Amino acid sequence: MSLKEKLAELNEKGCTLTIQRHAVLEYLYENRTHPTVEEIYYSLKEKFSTISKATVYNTLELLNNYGLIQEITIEKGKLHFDYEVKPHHHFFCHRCNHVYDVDVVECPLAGKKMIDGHKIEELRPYIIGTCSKCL
Amino acid sequence: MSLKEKLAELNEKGCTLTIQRHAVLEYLYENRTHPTVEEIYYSLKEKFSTISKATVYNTLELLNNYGLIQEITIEKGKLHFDYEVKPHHHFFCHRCNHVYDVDVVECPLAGKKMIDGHKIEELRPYIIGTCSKCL
DNA sequence: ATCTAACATTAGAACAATTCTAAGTCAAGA
DNA sequence: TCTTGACTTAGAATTGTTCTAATGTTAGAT
Repeated sequence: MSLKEKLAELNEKGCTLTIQRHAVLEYLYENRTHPTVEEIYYSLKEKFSTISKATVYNTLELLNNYGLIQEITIEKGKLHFDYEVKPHHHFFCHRCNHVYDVDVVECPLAGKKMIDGHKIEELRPYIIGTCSKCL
Repeated sequence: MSLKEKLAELNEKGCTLTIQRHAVLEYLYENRTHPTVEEIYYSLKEKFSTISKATVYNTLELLNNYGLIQEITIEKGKLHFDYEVKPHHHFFCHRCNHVYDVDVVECPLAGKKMIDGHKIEELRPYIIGTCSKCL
């Protein structure tokens, strides 16, 4: 889904399109490295010197609630974010702390709405190990 | 794997079996609710009033490194732990913040050692949604 | 049985990530 | 232009985790 489409969707849903929200979404669009909040914040600060951490957190939560971005809880105590929301596996290297996308793995849960009576809203298939660079 | 077997394995591998380590592992054995560090710490404090948070953290890390327990990073900013190490899915309810075990789902990654050139060491298949109680 | 060196535990300080707060800014409609 | 509500800001507060230095414990050597 293109940046324009996501921005349009935000707008249609009655959400104010501030310069900060635009900047956060655009940053994720251009940086598919699963950045942390810190990385996003310090990068945006170079362009918008007065942007606040609270705004970055608020915006990421807002975009996540609208389903336009994805929150990654693979690294303990630290959030990463992904522009791509289509379900896909993430690989975390515990040596270099990098998050990788993994080539499509067919998941038996794909498309399922319920499991054990619980309502499925999101799949987060994580893999932990040592990445090719670190091996 | 029984508590006795895990304790024996720890011992065989040359790890000192202190009363605190015994207590942490036993607590996880008896509480299969995927407790957080806080829950473990405050429960153990009732029996061992001087146990320290650092010891709980150290012990959980040690047990996790020996592969005797499993760390769960499903809830943002908070660790949960599981006595059961056989790979299985975890469901997190974002309403009540409870972690559930999910009935066995066959995973195409099961048994795989490598993916995209990365070495797989652990699978963490997480599902987010609303649990049956909260629905 | 005692000594000793290595390891483990403790309490609390330090640190890191996130959330909260209160004041200020901005934009759209009356 | 004024008002209202929503958004942003800076920094304080909170929460979860790790570090530190002192103390306690253990296992092996004597």
